[in-house]
Amino acid sequence: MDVSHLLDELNEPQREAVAGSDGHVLVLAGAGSGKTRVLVHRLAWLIQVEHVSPLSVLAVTFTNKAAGEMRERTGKLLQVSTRPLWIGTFHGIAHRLLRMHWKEAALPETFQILDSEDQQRLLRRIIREEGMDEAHWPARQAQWFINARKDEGERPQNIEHFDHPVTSTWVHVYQRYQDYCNRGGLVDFAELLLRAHELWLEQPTVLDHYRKRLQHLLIDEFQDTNAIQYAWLRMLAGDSGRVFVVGDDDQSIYGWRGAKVENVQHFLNDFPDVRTVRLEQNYRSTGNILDAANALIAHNEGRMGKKLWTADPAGKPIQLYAAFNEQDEARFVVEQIDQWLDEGRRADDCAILYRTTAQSRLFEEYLLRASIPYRVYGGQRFFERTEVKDALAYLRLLHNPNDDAAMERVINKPVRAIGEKTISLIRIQARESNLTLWQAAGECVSQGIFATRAGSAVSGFIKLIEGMRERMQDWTLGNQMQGVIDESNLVAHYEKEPRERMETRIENLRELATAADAFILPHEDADAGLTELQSFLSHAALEAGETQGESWDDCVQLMTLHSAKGLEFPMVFLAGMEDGLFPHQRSLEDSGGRLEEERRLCYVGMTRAREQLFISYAEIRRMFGSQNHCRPSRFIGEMPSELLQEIRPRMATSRPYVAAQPVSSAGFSGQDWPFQLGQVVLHPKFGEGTVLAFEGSGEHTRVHINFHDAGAKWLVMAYAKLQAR
DNA sequence: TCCATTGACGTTTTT
DNA sequence: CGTCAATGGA
Repeated sequence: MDVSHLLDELNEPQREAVAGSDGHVLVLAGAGSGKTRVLVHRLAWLIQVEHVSPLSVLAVTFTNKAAGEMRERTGKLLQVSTRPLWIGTFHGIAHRLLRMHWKEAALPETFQILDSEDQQRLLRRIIREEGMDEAHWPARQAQWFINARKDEGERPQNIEHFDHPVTSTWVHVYQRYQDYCNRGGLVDFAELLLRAHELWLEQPTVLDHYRKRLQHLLIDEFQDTNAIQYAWLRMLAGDSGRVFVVGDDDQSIYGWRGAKVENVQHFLNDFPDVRTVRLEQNYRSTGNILDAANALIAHNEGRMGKKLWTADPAGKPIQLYAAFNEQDEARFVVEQIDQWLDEGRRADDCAILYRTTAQSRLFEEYLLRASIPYRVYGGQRFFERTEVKDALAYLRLLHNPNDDAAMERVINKPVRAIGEKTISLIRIQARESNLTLWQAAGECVSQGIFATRAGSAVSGFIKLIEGMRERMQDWTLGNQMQGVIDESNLVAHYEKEPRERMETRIENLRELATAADAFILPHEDADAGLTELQSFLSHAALEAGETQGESWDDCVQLMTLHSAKGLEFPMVFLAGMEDGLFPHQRSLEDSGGRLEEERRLCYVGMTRAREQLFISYAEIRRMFGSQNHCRPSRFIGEMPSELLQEIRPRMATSRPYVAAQPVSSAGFSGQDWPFQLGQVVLHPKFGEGTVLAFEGSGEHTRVHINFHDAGAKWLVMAYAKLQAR
């Protein structure tokens, strides 16, 4: 068979990765070096050249998007159905295993996935029930503790706390939480992975089966794996599985959520004769951008070592803009985009990247004002919306009435006279008799614990759910969804909200019904023995839907640096490059390698750019209500200055206060101010400084001056003895 | 039960 | 400065 198409379009190291080994392979794939291509070609190589059965291949990614892309590209390359291939996210694959082996994993067949919101609500409830002070023991922190423990593969009983009061309290909460989950058949995201690992540990027959079957393991973004994912993988590989991992230690930016770059090193130690291949030729960015990125990342220690290069020209220098303040920064960025558009280029070629989500607001404002369409990544997703989750909770309850999270959510939604008091009676009953809320509610009714009115309300709710279940048993999924929406009368609950809000909620419910109606049971879920309903509910949890509409509308892309990973744009703005913001203050405070992760984040951001990279920082930024005088990010100083071209603001037009508010209202008109914005003045005590802004009028006029030594200060004009310089 | 006011707090996010 | 959640009065 002619296999030249698998290698022809690859460069030398890529070929080596794809075809060069019959053992384990570690591919250190730099940004833009054709990582996905290598993965896909390797997969095709295994099947077409080594004649490996598609059934023996497992390819794992982190996001659904990456999994989908891999499946699609593999299908195109192979020209055969990719159906038998196991390609999925860690969570998706773990979920599938648990569905197929729910008995061995000690789960009820109807188990449900708990998303992080459900998890937090449940924890809040437990913390309250335990009589703990929520201010001292926030649910968020419990969630963090439990997930971190699970990510490390730890159960309450194997956490050592040596009478450490804080830890032992959280361990207790972990235990209680796990009891609830087990009773109700609820599995959170971290639990999916942990259970899947325990399945290997406790069921040697199951493990053995998969070891024999899945001989070829391919893992994407290996630097992002956490401890439990690595352990799971290592067990599955055993002594005979061949493992092909692709990753980049320089792009490890998720250490804060448990990812372990060390796994790359562990892989080299734990698996024999690993062949390491470096992909360093970059097909994305200009030479200047790569040189600057290389120079920056060279400041990190303990790297595996990698230097990106390109056969393409050096391109334009990186543009550096020292904005006056954050408004000026936004103004500048939007102005540049406007020019780009004037040159006939596309808006979706431009991306504005920032460190914190809050930074998007100003850019949105200025883009709106300039009538440039934009799209912000990372908002709330479809299946995370309140109304969607409410309706799904009813559906879940039909499917599994012991789902406490669902029960809690809808028992009084819309209001049906089951108030806090009644619910707490049910909770007490549940707790005392180790029952789920549903069971406890039934108990309370039959024991006549409630007052008459509450009792009839609760039994009414039980009848509602049971009635729906009986009636809808044989309905299609779409009809069930619509039926649940109608009969639950959820709409009544939203009617009390503002009109516009209510309308979008109803619209979303309509969309949900349509989605259920259009849902087709995927092959892999059918193979795993899932019903249509189970599959639909799992999809809602595991792939909460696109962050927003598709990118078909030609929009400027706004996102955090984290969500930019894996993407590329002709024109990129790295905004807010100030010490304290990026690198973030919190990473400067503790020394646990956090700064290096920030640097990697900066490296990721820079290497998103294909043609043009802009870096901007504000000299003054309003944070938490107070003005901050900022230093440019230390990362800027770590880039070779000859690659940076500073853009000098044009003094006359770039002052935002002049532009934004022509101050005709005040006693001082623009011309009457004794000084100009941007002018350097001398203060008897603070020395030289630059005039930033004026405020107020007449004798109350205050002036904001950025003193070169003393920092920025507001002074009352009448008292400040200022001299022009 | 609802809305409004007050108060604390303030990275990064996928599954 | 803004947001979100918790609290308390009507």
